[in-house]
Amino acid sequence: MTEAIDTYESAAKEQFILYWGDMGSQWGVNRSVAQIHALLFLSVTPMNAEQISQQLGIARSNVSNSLKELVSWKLIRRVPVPGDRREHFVAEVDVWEMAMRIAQGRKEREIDPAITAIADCVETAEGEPGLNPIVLERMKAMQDFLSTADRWYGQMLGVPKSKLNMLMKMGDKVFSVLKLTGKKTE
Amino acid sequence: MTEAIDTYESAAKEQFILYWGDMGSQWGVNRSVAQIHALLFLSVTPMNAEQISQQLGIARSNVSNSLKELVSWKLIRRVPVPGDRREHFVAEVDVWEMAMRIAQGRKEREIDPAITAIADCVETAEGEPGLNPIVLERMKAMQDFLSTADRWYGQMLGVPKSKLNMLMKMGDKVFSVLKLTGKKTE
DNA sequence: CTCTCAGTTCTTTTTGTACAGAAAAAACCG
DNA sequence: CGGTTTTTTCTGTACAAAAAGAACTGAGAG
Repeated sequence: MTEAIDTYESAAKEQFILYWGDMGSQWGVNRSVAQIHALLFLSVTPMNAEQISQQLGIARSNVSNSLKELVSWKLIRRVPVPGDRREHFVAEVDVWEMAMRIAQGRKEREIDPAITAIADCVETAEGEPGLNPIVLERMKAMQDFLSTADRWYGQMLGVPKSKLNMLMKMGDKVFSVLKLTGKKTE
Repeated sequence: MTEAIDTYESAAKEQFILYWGDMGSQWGVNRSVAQIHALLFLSVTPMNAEQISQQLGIARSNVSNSLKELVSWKLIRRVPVPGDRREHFVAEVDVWEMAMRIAQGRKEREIDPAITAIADCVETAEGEPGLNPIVLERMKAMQDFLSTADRWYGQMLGVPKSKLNMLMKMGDKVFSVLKLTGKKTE
């Protein structure tokens, strides 16, 4: 294994990358991918695979795969560097844009398939005469919830970034205007 | 291994449990936990650990641990069954309530720690005179985003279930009232 | 008081994923 | 067209998480 070259310009940067990597694995993203993303997010100039591999001490092959994944999420993109035939990458640096892209990706890869799956189950259940009606009812409640949440989610993704930002910043205001506040759930 | 006893009353139920378990592992919940949850969610009567173990064909010990986890998320709860000293469990069956509990759990276990971690990094970065100001700027943008999102999330959790339901069902309306619609992000 | 049964904890086995390194393929250069 | 550099794909291994089974604990019931 190529040991990580300890030439981070900054301890803070290193700390950030480490935390971010860890964070990632906590919530389902693999560490290499998350670390590379963090590195590029904090990098002022485009980086190539070799540099990334060196700095993070992870195998070249690994970097290659991780970059592909990040590109597919649109969290980074290739940028040509004049006079250098290697591919260089930069991260999307706007955090709101980043969040949108992640949300979009998760919707496509996780939520939408789940909705299809449930629909399938409901269909099967409806074709079963002997089935306890409560079971079908619960499945449908779940289905209804998922599709409602999904539509909402989709709509949020359609809101322009700037407005979303504003909306969330003024959170409290919005909630009270809509008279939505209330203690506890009931 | 104790083979799963194929005495599901229903194929639809089995399908649901299988999908749900799979779904779970996709998004970071382990399969046993997710399956047990699905089983209880569809179960009309309380079940004890032994029954669950039998029906799902997973080890008794496993069931015990999984149940503990589900209880800690408040997705299921113990219910005493008269004349039976074994512990029985039922799931929260209200899907909105369920979603809130999950959201609450994830906030506590995943988002809040991340915020602390970033704050840490920013602090380190601020103590570094030589650091490129852009790096610090990006870290702060991320921090700001996370705390804004966190506050918003917390507020959503405070909205009474019934109103949340309504709000999301009327999604389109709400968005147009707030004049938030717009093509693409910009 | 002891025996049994439910529940938990501990240990071992299994499975799955992450990762490095090697090999292959593709892109570029003279 | 060869040779070279960059990237991707493939393969074996190490490590970590999940699950099974055994051992243990404690609470009634007789």
